[in-house]
Amino acid sequence: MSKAQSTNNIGIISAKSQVAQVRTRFAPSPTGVLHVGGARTALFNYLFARQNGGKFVLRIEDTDKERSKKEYEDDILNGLKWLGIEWDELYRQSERGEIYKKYIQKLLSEGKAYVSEEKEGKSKSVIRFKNPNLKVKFNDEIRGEIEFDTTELGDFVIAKDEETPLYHLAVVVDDFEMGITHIIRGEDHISNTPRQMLIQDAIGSPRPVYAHIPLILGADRSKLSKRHGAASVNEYRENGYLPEALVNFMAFLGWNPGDEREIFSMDELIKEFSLKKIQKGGAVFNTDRLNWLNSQYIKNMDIDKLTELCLPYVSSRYPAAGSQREKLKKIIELKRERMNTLAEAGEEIGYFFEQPEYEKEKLLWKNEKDLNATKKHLEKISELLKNLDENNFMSQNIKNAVWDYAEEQGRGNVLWPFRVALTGLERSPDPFSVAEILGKEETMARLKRAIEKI
RNA sequence: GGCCCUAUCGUCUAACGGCUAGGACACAUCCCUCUCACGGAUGAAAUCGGGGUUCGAUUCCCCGUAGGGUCACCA
Repeated sequence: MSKAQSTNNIGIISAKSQVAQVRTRFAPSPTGVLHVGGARTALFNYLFARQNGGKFVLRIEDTDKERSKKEYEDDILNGLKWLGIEWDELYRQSERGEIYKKYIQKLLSEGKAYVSEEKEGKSKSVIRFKNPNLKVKFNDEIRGEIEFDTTELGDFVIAKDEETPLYHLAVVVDDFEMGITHIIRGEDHISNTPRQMLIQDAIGSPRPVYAHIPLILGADRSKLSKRHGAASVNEYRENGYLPEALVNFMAFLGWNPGDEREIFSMDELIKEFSLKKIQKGGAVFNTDRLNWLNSQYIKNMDIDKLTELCLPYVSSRYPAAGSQREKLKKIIELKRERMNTLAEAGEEIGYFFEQPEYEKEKLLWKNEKDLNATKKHLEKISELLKNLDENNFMSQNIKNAVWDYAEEQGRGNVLWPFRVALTGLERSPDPFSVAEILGKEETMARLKRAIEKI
């Protein structure tokens, strides 16, 4: 390097930037929605590019006109954006016909490919690659040396005609043209690699670095797919998962920092990610763990932001919530520690918006048999709260007002019916917080109603 | 079936060839507690089998076994 430096400055700068610039790519075909498998591949490519100050290229592989759909492309783009995986460049293979044509003609004229008349299949003629029948070897960043005998591949088809390249050709041409330096992709592509290396040699492309990452598996340990349920990124989004949690979760499928930390932001991942630490074996997608991670992010999120995110899930059931932001915020604050997903914000909160229905027996605490005793407690609570000013009707004050009496009578005997009178539920947040949110008027009304019930 | 890849608690995983194989999720018990949840503590739970190499293998090598991937005019 020092020798080159002394000779030609300009030459070095360009040569150096060409060599040093890391370029990765995610190349989905828009024949289906974005799944966590693809998203995780995109994530690893993104992390690696960012970590090395390189570029992350998104390439839509839509050469199959029959199966490619705009709506799928939109789903993929939206999903990546939502996850915070930003691409630096975007290409569509459908817009690059001229480039492929040039290469196909070159291969044809150099005798490295030929037009083949077909007896079987859809077209009468296709373009086949003249297989030199070599043993090829490559050094996978994750798996080490992998060797193939390409003889068994035969003269595989690389294009239908001069205008329509097929997958292997398009990939190799694009990776070459786009200056891709590192190909990080699913393990299911290992067996595609030898074909692609053969084509690389034929068009004079250098070898990129390969890193084949382990697959994400369903509970049955087969490649994750639609039949394993909600594997679609946008479905997770709709079900109330946070992009930060999903990113954190996906990163840890096959990778880990080597110590015992679990929570990682995108920036931290960029800093710590390493191809060398990627696992070789497939990883089962574990929804329990995703839920736990999601709940961690929900617990630590800014309450205003969380409230906004929960709003759609709440207002779809309780339209009034939209116009009661302060109340909703308090509800969410109570609710957040028992939520795994944003969608759960809308569950079991009906009593905040409408009077709960319940059987009077539900007011009885544990072994208490005497409804009259319970009635007496409720009456006493009413009396104690009556004096509390409306403006001071806050959780702590309510607790202070009732606490001594509850201690004296047995907390459960007093607090259980208090809570049920307000919520109608056996399981809910504490009665003081609920009373505050309900307000004095509604709290008193519900106590009265419970007393009258008995 | 051919070729290729892989193998540590149920799951995600840690462990320069050297400690009682560590952590997390889930599970169980206990504490906190009016209930639920949160939080805290504790517990049960793993190196696929067989050979080598070595003073010593989870770790390196070989053979099995099991699982997975891939074998298109899809990507």
